[in-house]
Amino acid sequence: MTTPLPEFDLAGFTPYRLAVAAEKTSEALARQYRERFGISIPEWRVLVHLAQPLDGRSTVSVRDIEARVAMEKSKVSRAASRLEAAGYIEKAADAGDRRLVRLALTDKGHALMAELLPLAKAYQEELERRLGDALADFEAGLDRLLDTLPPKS
Amino acid sequence: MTTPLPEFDLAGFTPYRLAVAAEKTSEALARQYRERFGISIPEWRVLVHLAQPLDGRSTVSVRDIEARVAMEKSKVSRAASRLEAAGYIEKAADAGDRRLVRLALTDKGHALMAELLPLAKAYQEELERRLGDALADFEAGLDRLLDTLPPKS
DNA sequence: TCGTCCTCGTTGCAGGTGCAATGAGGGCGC
DNA sequence: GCGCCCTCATTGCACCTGCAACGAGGACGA
Repeated sequence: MTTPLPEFDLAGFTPYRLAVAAEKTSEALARQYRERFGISIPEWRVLVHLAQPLDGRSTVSVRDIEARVAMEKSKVSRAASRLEAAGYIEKAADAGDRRLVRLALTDKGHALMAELLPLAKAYQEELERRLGDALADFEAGLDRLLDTLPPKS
Repeated sequence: MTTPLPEFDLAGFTPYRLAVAAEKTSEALARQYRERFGISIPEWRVLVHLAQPLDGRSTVSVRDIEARVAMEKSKVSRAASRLEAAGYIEKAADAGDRRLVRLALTDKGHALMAELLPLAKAYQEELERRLGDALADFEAGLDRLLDTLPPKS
């Protein structure tokens, strides 16, 4: 009645393992900034990019972020709207190209990041400690997976 | 005006890297079974567990799956409902404990898995090929991250 | 200047998600 | 048998998400 059906162990399936590891490692930090500041992961990603002293200019458009972060533009757009509503960032039409919306941290957003970034750095260090001597090879493997796949249109 | 603000590179942040890698590796496979069979990732996970010749018994409850897969029970429940509607699985009250819902593959579901599992195995092999000699260390690192964090209530 | 085509960002929609609440049922002491 | 408390699974709700469609604006040639 029941034909064989090949054996398959989900716990050994790399995409699944990555998904679980990503969820677990993200959640630990995400919970902190969710509970303390009401910030979600998409919002966090946007904030990080606004906190960086980008190449030349000091503001960033939605498209800039979309390109650098693995997020759809609608996701970026909505995260930005929430951040604006919360007073962490400001939107402004670009003077040169009025299709662009330039995003910038407000003072409040700046203060927020002054708190969040150290938390994130500390967490990264904790993860590295946890990986111990497997760190280098692990990150190298992650690089291979990330390099091969992101054709990035 | 603008206070320092520590430097932070999202691209080097492990939780972020994991999230992107997980998304990319999952999507490649997920697209296949989504387009060809209309199956989503949560549904796929449920199916995999039903395809396994579980310890003793041949059927599984929602709770069994919830424990083995990193998914909430509501997510499992809804995935199961969709699979039932699609005719891939059947639900039945457990004779002994009537609170339990026993899930089992239908013939159609069985046939589906006979197609899906080889695809997944081939994909896993492709990933392993891609990782090359970094494979063992990579998986070891993943193990460390997975071991340390899942307190699993 | 006008038309055409492209890009940027937002939004409508249908559907998925987490969380808390719910209801059905079981276990156990009295 | 009856309460009480626990477990299983489902569901209501508010929210988030991807995708496609949209409007506004820019680039460029005729």
